[in-house]
Amino acid sequence: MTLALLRPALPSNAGATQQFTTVSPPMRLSRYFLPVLKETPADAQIASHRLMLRAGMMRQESAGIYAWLPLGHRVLQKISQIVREEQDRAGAVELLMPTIQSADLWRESNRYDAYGKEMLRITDRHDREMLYGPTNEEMITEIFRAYCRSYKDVPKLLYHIQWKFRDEIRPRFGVMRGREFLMKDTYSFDLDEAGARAAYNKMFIAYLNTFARLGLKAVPMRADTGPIGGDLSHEFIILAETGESEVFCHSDLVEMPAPGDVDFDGDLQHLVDQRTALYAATEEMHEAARFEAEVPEAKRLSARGIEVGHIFYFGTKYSDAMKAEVTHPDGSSKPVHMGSYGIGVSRLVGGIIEASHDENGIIWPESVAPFGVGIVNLKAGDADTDAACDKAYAALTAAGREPLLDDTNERPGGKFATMDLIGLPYQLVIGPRGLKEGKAEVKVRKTGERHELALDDAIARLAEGAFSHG
RNA sequence: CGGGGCGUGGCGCAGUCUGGUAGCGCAUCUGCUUUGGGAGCAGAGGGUCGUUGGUUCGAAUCCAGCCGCCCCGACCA
Repeated sequence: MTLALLRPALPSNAGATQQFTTVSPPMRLSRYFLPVLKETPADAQIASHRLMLRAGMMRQESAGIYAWLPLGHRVLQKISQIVREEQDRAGAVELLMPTIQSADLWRESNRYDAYGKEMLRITDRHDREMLYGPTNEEMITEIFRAYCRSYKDVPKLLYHIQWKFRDEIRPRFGVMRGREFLMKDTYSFDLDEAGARAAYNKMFIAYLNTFARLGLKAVPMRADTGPIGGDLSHEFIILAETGESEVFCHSDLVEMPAPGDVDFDGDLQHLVDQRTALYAATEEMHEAARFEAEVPEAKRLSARGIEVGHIFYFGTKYSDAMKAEVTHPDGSSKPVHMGSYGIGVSRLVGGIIEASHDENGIIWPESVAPFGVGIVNLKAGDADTDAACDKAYAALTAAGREPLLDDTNERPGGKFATMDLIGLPYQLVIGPRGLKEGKAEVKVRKTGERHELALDDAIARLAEGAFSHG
């Protein structure tokens, strides 16, 4: 059976290049659900929160809990997909664990009582103690130990993208610090610390590539390893004025390019070393004396940052407590060495906006933009203008540019303002005035530059991404 | 959880001090005129003033409890 048979028939304008999964169909605004707000909501304090509300991306349903409206949902899907692709590329294998877990599982690791009020505890109809998972180390360890017994069963690198809940004392900043949040979590299982280090390095590199694809400059910073010790814990921080904590680093790290296409089965140590040789630390780990000694004054960067990823080797903490052991070649049985590697997917939506917006609205990096091109019909109902817009819509859809066509009756000013607000990378503006000479305008959201071109030329150049510049 | 603040049409707010039966802007609907950067005029609809109780002839307004939300702090991806 081919999967294609299971797929509903696509509308004819969906194009012949349709791939297996369509995460993001094109859209006509008249059919969409985009409740934009002209006025700024009073509760929102930071730019990303304000803009997400104004752009109709999400709606608060409770403190720190949000409904993802269509536009926000598309961005969330795009980010998830990029994260997924980079995990797959690094050799991690996707699965999906439930949100609700049993308290007994957490008693095994002694974390049920240790976790405190951040854990949302639930009782089911049989009075069984359950919880909404704040993380999944226990569960993945339980899964691993159920099936894996031999040194031949490792290494394993498993991940899932799932919602979590932490009952934060004070949720704030919209999705940046919600109680419910979407996380990608990878867990590694290895025979020994050397194996775990190899897994760690894979994730280290995969994270650099992931954040680069998301249009972010993320800097790995040495993080506290707690009782485990060692050097195997890094936070990945993006720089933004509204960052939650202060960070200090060598400024060369910010512009260092991502490793890109590497052999994940090869030795990645040198690539990691390149990135960890220069000074980089969050407030908690900062040593002013070392910073001044190691970094020339002109290169000292102190800024505010947002943590978007965290990788961590924790040895046998859970495998010990939960008896996740494998038999080694010498016949002995030992707990596996584990690590966990998180990316805050929903937080990234806010993080990207913090890093990329202006006074008019969001400026999406192309890779995560909810739509690739916004087509603005300046006079809906005018036969020629409608026809030109339909043509552009069909062509850009076929080219995989995922256009959003504003075919509403709103006035031009309002349409421009909405397009700027929702931050699509390119706007194709089509109206009767330009059309008289066969022309349309392309506006690049990021730079504000406008190009007046022949309509066909504009469509062709947008279709091939000719206006892109990083 | 400690400190502070706010709950009044969908959104943003005034009215509360000094009690007398609810108002403004935006949005929505209708009509006309407009139409290349958030239009104009005319008209219309929409609110048990978070909730419960108390004081009073009378409560959005005064008092008490509760609920929700926001900000600062401690906490955190």
